Amino acid sequence: MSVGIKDVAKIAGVSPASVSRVLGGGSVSDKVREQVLKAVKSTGYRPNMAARRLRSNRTATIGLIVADLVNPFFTAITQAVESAAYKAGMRVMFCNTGEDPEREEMYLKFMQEERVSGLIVAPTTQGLKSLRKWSFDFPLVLIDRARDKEKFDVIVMDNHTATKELVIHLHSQGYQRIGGLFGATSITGEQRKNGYIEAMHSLGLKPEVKSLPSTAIVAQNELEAWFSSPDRPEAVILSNSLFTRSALMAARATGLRIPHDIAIAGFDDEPWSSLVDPGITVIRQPVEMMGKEAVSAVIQRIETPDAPLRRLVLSGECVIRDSSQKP
Amino acid sequence: MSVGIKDVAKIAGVSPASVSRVLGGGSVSDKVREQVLKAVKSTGYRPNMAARRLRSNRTATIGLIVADLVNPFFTAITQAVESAAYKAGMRVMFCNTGEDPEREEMYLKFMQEERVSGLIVAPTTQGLKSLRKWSFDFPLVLIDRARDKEKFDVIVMDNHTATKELVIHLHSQGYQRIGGLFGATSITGEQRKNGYIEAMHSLGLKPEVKSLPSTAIVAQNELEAWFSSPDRPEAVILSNSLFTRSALMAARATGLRIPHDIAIAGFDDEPWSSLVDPGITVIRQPVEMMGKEAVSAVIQRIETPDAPLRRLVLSGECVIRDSSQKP
DNA sequence: AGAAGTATTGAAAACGTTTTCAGGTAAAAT
DNA sequence: ATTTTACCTGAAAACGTTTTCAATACTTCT
Repeated sequence: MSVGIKDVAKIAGVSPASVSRVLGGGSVSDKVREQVLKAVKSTGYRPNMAARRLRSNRTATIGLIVADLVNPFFTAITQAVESAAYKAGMRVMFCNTGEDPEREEMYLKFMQEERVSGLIVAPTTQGLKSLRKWSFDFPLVLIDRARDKEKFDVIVMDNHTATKELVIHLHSQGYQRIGGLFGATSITGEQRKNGYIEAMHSLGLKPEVKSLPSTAIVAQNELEAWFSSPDRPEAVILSNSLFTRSALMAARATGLRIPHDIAIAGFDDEPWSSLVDPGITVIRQPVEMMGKEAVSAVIQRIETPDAPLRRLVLSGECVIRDSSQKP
Repeated sequence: MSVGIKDVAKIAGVSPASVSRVLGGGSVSDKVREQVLKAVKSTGYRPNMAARRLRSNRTATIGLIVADLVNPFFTAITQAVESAAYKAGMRVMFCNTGEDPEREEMYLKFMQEERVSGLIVAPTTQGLKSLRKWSFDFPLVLIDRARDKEKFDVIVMDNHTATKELVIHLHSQGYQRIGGLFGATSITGEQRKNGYIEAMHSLGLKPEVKSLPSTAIVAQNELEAWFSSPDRPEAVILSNSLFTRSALMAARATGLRIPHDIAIAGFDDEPWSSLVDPGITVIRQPVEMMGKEAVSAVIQRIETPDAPLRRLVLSGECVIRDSSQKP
């Protein structure tokens, strides 16, 4: 059988309570500490987390639920969260919903059962709605995806403004017929769509909007049809990197050259954004900072549960490359 | 306070034991089951996992430790493992070491403390060595990274053969001076290097090997130097997708056209492999299957601890694109 | 030297489940 | 009608820690 705190205590010649104090940071004499540490080392004792958590009711674990791990944006978020949590001496319980509300709900229950100390979530649109009905006995922080008014702490990018920037940039290049393709399933897609429409109106241009679920095949088909129609746009904004990829494929399939025949601008600066030819103009999101701030928000909320709600809105950076430069 | 099994029992008018049986799948009468389920629903009861695990000594949790989440290969592995575990009714405790042996060791301890039911690891080279010294009281499965002889179950791709395939393909295109850049920190890098050297020798060609840590800046600098040296190779094999990216950047920086001035072939079929121009010839790894099989190996080992060691070697698929076609 | 604190310690309770064990009831077999 | 069998149930122990509480040993103060 595996070695428990009692075995260590016996070897060290002290009580289990003293062993616990040495490991948990209570006050003990140097002599006892030394004996205990020696016994721990010699036995290779590892505390049983289940027992510790049960008794102390503290888990030192942060839950993280993201919507789509395959999206490099979320892998970056995950990395940043883990790294920040690690520094704060907390563990991360990670879950990926794959944009499936059913799995999302299951994982939310999981987190309750695990009694995590805090939870960071990038919810699906449906999940965001249903979150209002849940009650958690730990703090919850929304990351990336949140509406204007939430009853949780929130860390987001300013999607509205960022999209407007893209529109204005394209317009300044002389493009008039600017289309937009937005994710139908995420709140960020919606916000970007609204920013786009508002910017178009304020420039006196007519918006041309399409909304789609974020799947590669659907998007590429739709874009190919769009690109080969007689009234195709001169430029198009893609609300996520999957769509951007589909747009490149569609342009290739329909024989359109970028930016000569059609200009492209999207979201998320990925490794390949500058690798393809021409490089893609994108909004670069402050991912590392978002992850770091989310962890810090959770920890602050754990420490002071009654502090006023925080809403951190970070701005994106518009990285201009050749895909949006009028020849 | 949060509601416990006793509260549910009281409301349902039964004993805590019966509640446990209803939830855990013991034998109970329909009447009791109904009452309990009603009480569970009305109270919103969620079992305390810590207590359950402590008492039952079963965690229904699989640990997963990968070396580098940013590498899309590992995000795909992670997804596959999670999805398979989910179907088997198990949770996944995920950790990312970022190729840091120190963190890796911490996470291994961590898994012991969590008393996971089984563990899947893609170890660093150093970690792979030190694993021999550990003793775990749960099964451990190595994924992607393992030597020929291991005392654990193993799921890997045949890196040796796959690399030979690449060499032979390049040679068949008429390339003679074929170089290779391999990751210095992972066992897969080493295996691919050996496959490359062996293939070169058997073709009567002289290997030109470089080994580097997998960091973008270092790799790009080295490659630029290589590409602009008088004795630069006609073709080059890159042992991971980060190197492949660096090679594209280096080719661009030094003004070399692909494949006219230099041919390129690498590992891992990523979204952008076919998006760049020309498309990149790669070995596509059977990631989904690797993840699925790893979970299945863990579960089998849990069920029959004394079964003989399993070593599953999957073959990669050589996807030929224009980057390796002699003009 | 005695009193009054201040660390340090061990015994035992507690955390919320599951599991064992023995008892009870109802159906089936004699 | 009695025994056997099968099934269901509740009381209580157990899981491995932390924490409370009271007791002991050591300082410091008067």
